[in-house]
Amino acid sequence: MKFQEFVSAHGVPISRAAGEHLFRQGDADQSLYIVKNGLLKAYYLSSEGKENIKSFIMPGDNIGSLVAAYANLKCSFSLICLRDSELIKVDFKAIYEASQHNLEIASTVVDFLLAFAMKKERREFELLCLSAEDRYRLLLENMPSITDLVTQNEIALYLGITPVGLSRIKKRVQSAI
Amino acid sequence: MKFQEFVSAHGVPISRAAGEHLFRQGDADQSLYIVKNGLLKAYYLSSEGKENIKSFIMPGDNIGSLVAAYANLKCSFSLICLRDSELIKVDFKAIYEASQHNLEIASTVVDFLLAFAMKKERREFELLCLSAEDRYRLLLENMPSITDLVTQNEIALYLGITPVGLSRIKKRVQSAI
DNA sequence: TTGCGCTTTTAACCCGGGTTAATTCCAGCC
DNA sequence: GGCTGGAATTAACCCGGGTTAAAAGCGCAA
Repeated sequence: MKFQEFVSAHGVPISRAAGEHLFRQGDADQSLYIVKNGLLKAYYLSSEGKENIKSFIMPGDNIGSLVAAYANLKCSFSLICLRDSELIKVDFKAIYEASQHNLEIASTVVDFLLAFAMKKERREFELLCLSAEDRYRLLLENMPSITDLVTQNEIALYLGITPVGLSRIKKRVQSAI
Repeated sequence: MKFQEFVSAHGVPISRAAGEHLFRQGDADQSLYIVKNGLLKAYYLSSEGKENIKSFIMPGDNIGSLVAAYANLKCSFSLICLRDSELIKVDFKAIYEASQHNLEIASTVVDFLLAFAMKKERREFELLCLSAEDRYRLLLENMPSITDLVTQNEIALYLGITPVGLSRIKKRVQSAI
C-alpha cells in the first residue's frame, strides 16, 4: 500500500476559517495535518504572553506536534489558520504503526522525516549563526511572497524580534540598495 | 536483518585524537558516525571566521551532515574531536538504500529520525524563544556535566554568545542563587 | 619557585534591538 | 470627503550582549 492510499483511507478532511485553531499549546493532539490550501502559522506562547512564530505552513506542507504525536506529551506549540484552510488530518500513531508493517509507507516516512530534519537544521543554523538583519534578508530571498501573505508583525515574530525592530531593519535594508 | 547487524557488516571503526577533524565544512562526507566513546563538537564557521557550535556529541550519539548525505551537497558544518574518540563510520546512502528494502532497518531509521527531529525542534525552540541567560540555565539543568567537559569558550559559542558575555551571565546567575 | 601560556574575569565603550508611546499611514465605511 | 481602527513608522530611552584590551587566575613544566 502506498502512503497516498493510506492517507485516502485514514485521513479526515478538515476545513477551518481564518482565526480558528487546529490545536493549542498544551493540547494532546496526535495528528499529522497535510495542508491542501490556505495558510497557517505554528507559534509558541510564553508564560508572559510573548508570541514567537515557529513557522508558516503553506499548501503542500505537513504539520503536527512531534512531541505530542511520538513522545505522548502535550503539544509544545499552537497551530492557527491565517486564511481559510483545508487540510487532511491523519492520526500519527496510525502512520507510525503502518510504517512498521509496510515497506512502502516506511520509505515515504523516511523521506518525509529526512526533508523535515533538513528544514529544522536550516532554521537552527539561521537562528544560531545569523543576525536578525541577515535572517530578514534571507527570508526575503527564499520566500519573496511572504510580505504579501502575512503582516509585518508576524514576520518579526518569525525572525525572533519585535515589529518595531523589524521596521528599523527594513529601513536599513532599503537604504542599502 | 537488524540495524545493528547492518552496522557491524558495513561500518568501519575509526579512531581520532583530540583536535583531529572527521570532516570539514565544504567537504562531501556522506557518512553517519556512531560515537562509541570520546567527545566531539559540530560547528559552523562564518566567512569572517566566527565559530558557532551546533552541538556537542557524546558516546551513543550519532552525527553526520544530512544535507551532504541525503541531498548530495557539501557538509554545512565541521566535526572535530575534543577528546580522543572512537566511532563507527557508516555510509549513509547504504543505510538509506537498506531501509528501502528492509522493514526492520526502515523502522530503526524512522525511530532515529524522529528522535533527531525532536532534538532539533527543541533547539529551535530554545534559540527562538529563550534569552542567552535562559539558555544557559537550561543547559546547566539538562547537562550539568558540561562544565567539566568543555571550556567556557565552547559553552558560549554553543549558546550563540561570546565568552565575555557568558562570563557576565554566570555572574548574574551565581548571585541569583 | 618562577615563569609561561591559556582560560576567565573585569572594565569601558559601542550598538542592535527591546520598550513605550506618539505619530503617520491606509483601508474600509459612513 | 471625513471617520475610524489596525498596521507601520518614528522617537527617546533602556539594556543585554559585542568588542577590545587589560588584569587576574590557574595549571604545568623547567
